Amino acid sequence: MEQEHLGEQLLLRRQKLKELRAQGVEPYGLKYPVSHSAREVKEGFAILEGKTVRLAGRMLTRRGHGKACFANIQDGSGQVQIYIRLDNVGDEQYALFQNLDIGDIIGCGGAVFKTRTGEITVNVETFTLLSKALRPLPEKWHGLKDVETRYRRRYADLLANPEVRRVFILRSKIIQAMREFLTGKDFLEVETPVMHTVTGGATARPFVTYHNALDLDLYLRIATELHLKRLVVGGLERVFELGRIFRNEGISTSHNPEFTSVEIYQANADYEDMMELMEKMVLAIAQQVLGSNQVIYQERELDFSLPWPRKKLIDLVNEITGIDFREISGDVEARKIATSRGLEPGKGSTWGEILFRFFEEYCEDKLWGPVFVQDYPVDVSPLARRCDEDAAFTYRFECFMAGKEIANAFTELTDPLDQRERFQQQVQKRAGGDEEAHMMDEDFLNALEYGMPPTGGLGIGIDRLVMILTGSTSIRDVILFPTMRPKELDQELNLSKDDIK
RNA sequence: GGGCCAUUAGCUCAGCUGGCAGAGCACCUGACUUUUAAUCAGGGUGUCCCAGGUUCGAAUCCUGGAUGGCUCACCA
Repeated sequence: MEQEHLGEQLLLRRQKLKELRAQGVEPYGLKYPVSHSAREVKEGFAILEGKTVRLAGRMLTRRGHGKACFANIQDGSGQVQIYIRLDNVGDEQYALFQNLDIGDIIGCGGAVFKTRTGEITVNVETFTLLSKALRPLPEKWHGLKDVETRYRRRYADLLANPEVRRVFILRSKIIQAMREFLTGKDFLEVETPVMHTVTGGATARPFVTYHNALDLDLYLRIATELHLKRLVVGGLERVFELGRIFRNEGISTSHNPEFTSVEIYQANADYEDMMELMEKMVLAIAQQVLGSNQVIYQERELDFSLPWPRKKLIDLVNEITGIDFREISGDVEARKIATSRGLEPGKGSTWGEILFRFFEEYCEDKLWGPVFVQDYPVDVSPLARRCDEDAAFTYRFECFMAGKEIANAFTELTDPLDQRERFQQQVQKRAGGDEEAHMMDEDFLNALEYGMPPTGGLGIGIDRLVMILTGSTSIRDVILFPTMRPKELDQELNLSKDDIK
């Protein structure tokens, strides 16, 4: 019997629902003519005292006293107490109220007053059931703790845990502040395709999908870079795109298969301009959203005050590992050094790749930041312009906070011939089995051949930035519905017709 | 993918060396007209994640599996 899967409480609530309908009470009403939010009632008490207000929300607690009853109602703005008494509403309504369950959504109206313990309260004269809750709410004191349930049923998480709500409100404000900052500097927000015929702009494995009418494999984008640069070629000199990126890779506390990035391109700029843009933007966001230049992350302070330190990658590796790559010449010697440090370099590993590897292995997690690490080897930067002073390096930087890479940026490579060569190297790697290497993008090269102005580009991982600014240690805590393996439990939530009867 | 850990009532959690499945909140019955984690009296509502095995007897021990968390690998 399907009904056996429902606990006693779930059955009882279904029973109550049936009884309400039998009494002519509709348990799923239409909108209630709300006059004030819970917060407005509390903040406006001086003016509202004695006046009638109407509010709607979910009943979270109830304290019955026989012929009178207190309850707390929560709406989007917060909670407020209501008070209902038999001699105000009559037998029938009072019985109806007592039959409500915690979790039910009601609308109610009455005069605002203060109880003798000083709590601002609405003295209910009328109320309506707006939505009957068939499931009990998570526990009022401890909230919903089970991490798996929190991610799978974010609605219950949001209902029960105010701090979760706070994080997602902050996330929205951070993105809004970023958008305002950029549009305020004449950047144009654009939308480029999510489905690509050729992937590029990052080293990552893509998701593949299929279009029936075109009989075509399509890739979900792994970056927005190559399309945005096409737009710069087209004369849109300042563009940005905030949007979802998909990478078919592992899941961890800092990786979700779909995540949000912002990429920003500015003609007639270089990577130093991008550093300035980044530090100013993040500082502005912190000030606007947190009201502070600092944030405490993992019990340690991160200070966004300007300017942020800048370090050359090669110097950083020297500082931390004691190995000066300037004194290592050639791939063979580099591989020897790597082997001696237990890094097991691949057969064809180059000097630049190994330098980068040393950085990743020994330096990244020590960068508390915020800090800009600049001038990456050309071998690992196929879309960045070479440095004039040394063609083995590029004008590229990454920004680190709390040991995590938050942003990646460069003076863009605008030379179509150099770009073609770099693609060709990537294609070779791909042929050698590297599924993350770039594909040849002829149309992008075609665009570059029309001539692209000197351009600075910057990409920021929004989720990670939000983690830092909200003090979250897992990316799942800043993504409303993180990717989860489906569970048969989902079927448990699908009630058969038998249950509803 | 590897390692470690977790999974018991709607929720938060106990449950020892194997011996009748427990508490708080929620829920049900009753009392109570200014309480606020309301209070008081009574009631346990369960596929102990799943499947095997050991045993007279398994929530507990063993094997396999599922899901999740952390971590390593990979990445951003």
